[in-house]
Amino acid sequence: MKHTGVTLKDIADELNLSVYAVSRAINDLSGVSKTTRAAVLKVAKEKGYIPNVNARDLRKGLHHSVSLLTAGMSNPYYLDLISGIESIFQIRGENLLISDIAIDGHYSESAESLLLQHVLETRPGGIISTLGLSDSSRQRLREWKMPVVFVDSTPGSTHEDFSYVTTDNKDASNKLGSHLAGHHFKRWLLVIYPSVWNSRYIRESGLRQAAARCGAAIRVLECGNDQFSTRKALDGFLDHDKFQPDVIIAGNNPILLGIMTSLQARAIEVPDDLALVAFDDFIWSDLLKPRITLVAEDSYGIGAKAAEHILALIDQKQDRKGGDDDSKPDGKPQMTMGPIHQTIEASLKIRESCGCRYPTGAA
Amino acid sequence: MKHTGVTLKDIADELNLSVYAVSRAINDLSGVSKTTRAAVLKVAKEKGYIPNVNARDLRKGLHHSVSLLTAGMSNPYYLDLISGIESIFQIRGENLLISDIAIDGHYSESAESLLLQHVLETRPGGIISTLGLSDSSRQRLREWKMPVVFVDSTPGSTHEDFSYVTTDNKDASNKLGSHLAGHHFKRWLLVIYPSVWNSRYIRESGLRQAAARCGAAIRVLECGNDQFSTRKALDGFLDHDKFQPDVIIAGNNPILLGIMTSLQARAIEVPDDLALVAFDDFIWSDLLKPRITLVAEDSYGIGAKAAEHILALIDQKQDRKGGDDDSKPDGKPQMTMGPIHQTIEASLKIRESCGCRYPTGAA
DNA sequence: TTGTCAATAATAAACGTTTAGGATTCGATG
DNA sequence: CATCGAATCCTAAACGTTTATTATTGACAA
Repeated sequence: MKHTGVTLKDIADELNLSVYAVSRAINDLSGVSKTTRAAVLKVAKEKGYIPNVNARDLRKGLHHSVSLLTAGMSNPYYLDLISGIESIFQIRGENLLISDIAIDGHYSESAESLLLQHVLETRPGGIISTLGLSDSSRQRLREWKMPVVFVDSTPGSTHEDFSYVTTDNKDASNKLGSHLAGHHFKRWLLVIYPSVWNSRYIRESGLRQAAARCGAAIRVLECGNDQFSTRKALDGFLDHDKFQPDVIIAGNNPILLGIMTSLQARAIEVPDDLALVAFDDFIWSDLLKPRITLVAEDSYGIGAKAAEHILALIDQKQDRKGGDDDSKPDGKPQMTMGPIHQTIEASLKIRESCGCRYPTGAA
Repeated sequence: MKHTGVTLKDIADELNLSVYAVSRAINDLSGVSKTTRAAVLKVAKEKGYIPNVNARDLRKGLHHSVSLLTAGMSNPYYLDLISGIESIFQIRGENLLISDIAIDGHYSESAESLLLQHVLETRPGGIISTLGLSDSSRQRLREWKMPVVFVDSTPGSTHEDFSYVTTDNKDASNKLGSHLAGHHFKRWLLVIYPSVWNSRYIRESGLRQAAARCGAAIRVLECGNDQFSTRKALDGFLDHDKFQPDVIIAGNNPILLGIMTSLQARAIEVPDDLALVAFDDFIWSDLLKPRITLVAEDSYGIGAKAAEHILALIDQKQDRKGGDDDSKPDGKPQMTMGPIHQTIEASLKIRESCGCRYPTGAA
């Protein structure tokens, strides 16, 4: 046995056959007799043969893995997302490669470019990205004709040619905003991540509209996408700004965490001194005191949808190869699927951190 | 441009060179003049050449990716672990492939075997496993001479030939147990995951010893490794068993979550009605009320250590190319690094859920 | 007998790299 | 002038697969 495992040739030699015969036998293709096939399979099993997909993909011009682009995996949201993706991939035997863009905690465009280079070196079959990516990165992906699905962030300003599946953030903002309006809050503070994740714009603008409708003032505080930078930013704001919010809206999970540590240190009571609501659900939200009112997105579902779609895109691209086939002689209509733009509804979970006394309705 | 990207041949053709020259130029090796090298690099850049690592690995007999074996990614612990691994991998340009064993939430040996098959098909350079794996799986890895590092679970009964880096669970149990003893709890209930993750044994036996030392009764309730099965198991226990615990110890994070939902539904107050402590820290532990007393393991550090070590193992294996194995050591300095068995200390974080009134010391 | 067909098998090329072994130049040395 | 050495570049084989093409059978029909 070589250092690299048993090869087709090893089996062929053992049986005085050609690699051709062994390949056909193992892949259950025509061109080999029942007896030879049986013999091959027997030896293959004995020797513990495991095919080398890289060699296969190289020859066939296929690519079997999918890369997931993330940025700083501190957000538990990624877990559900990955689970959702894996739930689909496992069935199909696809592999998921994880690549994190934020090398030392901070995103930079050059880091993004470098990482993409890295990812492309592995010739993935497709890419799922949690970031919108830079213009040049997207251009590169276009040139490579790479199947791409953006999740939870729409790709830059030109959406048209890329697929994405996101939370319906407009609707989510609306739901949240309306509820705040019902509470008659007058000074909203939205603490939110930078616009690399451009779901930010939708969340922000939706909230601005809602505030305008009910005549509330709104301020936006931008921070990094992690709890520490959030805490620092919020501490700075509360210490030095005259704006005294009566409700804080956390743009996502790590940010909520940062806010809560800041408030806890200041002994500010939620919701009595200050109300607090958030975007994105998380497993502990229902066990905190007070329980957190938030709009819950379906990360797992988004992951699963994105996984299904990327596989469809990959299939489509690879089927459009030669028309050749011995396995499935059925000539399908071969309809081209365009990019999909799918939004998944988020649900408002009303609990106590907004000031509601009971699980439903405003105070 | 082919569908698969620019190749060395494309560049060679453009410049009327051989692929050889182009390869040498791009990899910055001798055998090519300054001027040709410059010309090659120019064209490569223009055309956006990106090497195909799979083809390279195939030729060189190397393997560039590392597979991480997980089982049901519901545990936020995985996030830190992955971050830790990535922090090392990014620098070295290694890729991390994630493979989850628990397809539909439940572990099974056949699923494990199938997944391992899958992983081996990609010819990873090494494997990091969060599970101890079955005897046959470990045997297979031995046959493949696969570099393996186990994290947080030691490999089966025979540890000798595999590396692992885990929390010092014996010490962790001791710390926790001693603290409980200080509280004079007399009826401990340990709720813990199955022994597929065999850190369980160490945690359990450490606690049993601590209980014995202080004359406390201890019961162990096994549940699945997720919050729902935990809640079900605990509900069943509390409803039907005569054993009335005065403290519950959660074996890990999802289990703690399950316990807390169960207690919340029963309106059992922590720590007044019942104390609660846990293994493994998580970001919200300090914001729950009461704050949770627990032993915190350094997942990020474990991930980083494991990553460093797997890379060292891979390097070692690949450097040992020319000299054939298991014969005489032909006088080379080539020192072989044996498997490492590293434990990382966990720290006890005393908070209020155990009944302590102040951040330090027992009540 | 010959010819045809189908089934089975082998040969060799291809995928995108790396690399051992030559070939060609040019200048310098004996 | 012949020989050497170094530098530059090429040819071709190799990695482990798949697959188009070709060769070898044997059976059966004419």
